[in-house]
Amino acid sequence: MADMTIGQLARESGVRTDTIRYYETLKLIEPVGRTSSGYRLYDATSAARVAFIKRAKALGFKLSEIQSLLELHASDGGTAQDMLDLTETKIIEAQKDIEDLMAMKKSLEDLAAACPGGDLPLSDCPIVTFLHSHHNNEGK
Amino acid sequence: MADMTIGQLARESGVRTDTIRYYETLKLIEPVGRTSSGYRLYDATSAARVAFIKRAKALGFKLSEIQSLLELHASDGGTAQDMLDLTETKIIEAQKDIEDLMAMKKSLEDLAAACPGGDLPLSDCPIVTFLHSHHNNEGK
DNA sequence: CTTGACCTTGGAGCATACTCCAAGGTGTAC
DNA sequence: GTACACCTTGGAGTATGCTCCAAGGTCAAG
Repeated sequence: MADMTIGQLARESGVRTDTIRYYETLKLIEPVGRTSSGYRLYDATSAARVAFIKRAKALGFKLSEIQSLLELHASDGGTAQDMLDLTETKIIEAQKDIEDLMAMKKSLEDLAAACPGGDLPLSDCPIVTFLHSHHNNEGK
Repeated sequence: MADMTIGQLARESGVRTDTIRYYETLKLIEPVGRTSSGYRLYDATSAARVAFIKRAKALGFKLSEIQSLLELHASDGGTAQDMLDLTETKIIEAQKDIEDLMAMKKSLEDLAAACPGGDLPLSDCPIVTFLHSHHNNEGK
């Protein structure tokens, strides 16, 4: 697995060739070289890099954040603390998103619990009533 | 507050005029009429409709889903059960999103807990090590 | 009668992460 | 020598929900 084309890297990494080229435009990855005819060439470190990106994505990092992660990693000055900071920021964001979703879900559940269902007209559905209510019409 | 222009409706509803025109392209709302010079005119039912949209958005419904909600509401055949079904689908989606986020957050927390922080080099950071690990490199 | 706030339309741009396309060159198998 | 899979570039399209812009018409105040 010395050098490989973009298609081989894509197959090995489980992503599309287009995705790898897209990551290249974002400076997340670069080919290690080119053939005389212009084909991009990659090696095992490329595959590791794509895997890194995939894992970071699975942890909820955006591509722009992964760029920072990779820069940090490439720089000599990066410390464990830097990485920890980025991770903790992400944890706080995740927590906030979870709380927002849980609040939304609770509202939905309360409304669903109060809805009789069945063939009753919509006017008997508290969900509709809620959506039409006037209790905070104002401002932003 | 009989009839109003788009700007007045926007101010009253706490959205931008552009947003109202955008909703119009999505058939979420329509002016009740036009002035002779072409200005859109709205009334209190318009304000109620924008408020409906805002509340539905706050509950996590997408604009395309709100379109269905409004259609249901406009049709004679809509029942409380229809509304309940849409709501319960949304609850299930919210639950799944919450679970995904919690799994992500737990992974991040486990990594953060294992990271010593401080001025240690990145190689001592388990987060970096994890992102570089080879335990599921394969396939899609 | 001019200023300034408001309105019109059509279309472009932003953010995110791809995905697809066209037109053309390359590489290998038969 | 000719299929056929693969590669190149540049640009457009998808989904979501706006937001902004330009060029121009409208309306009320002073």
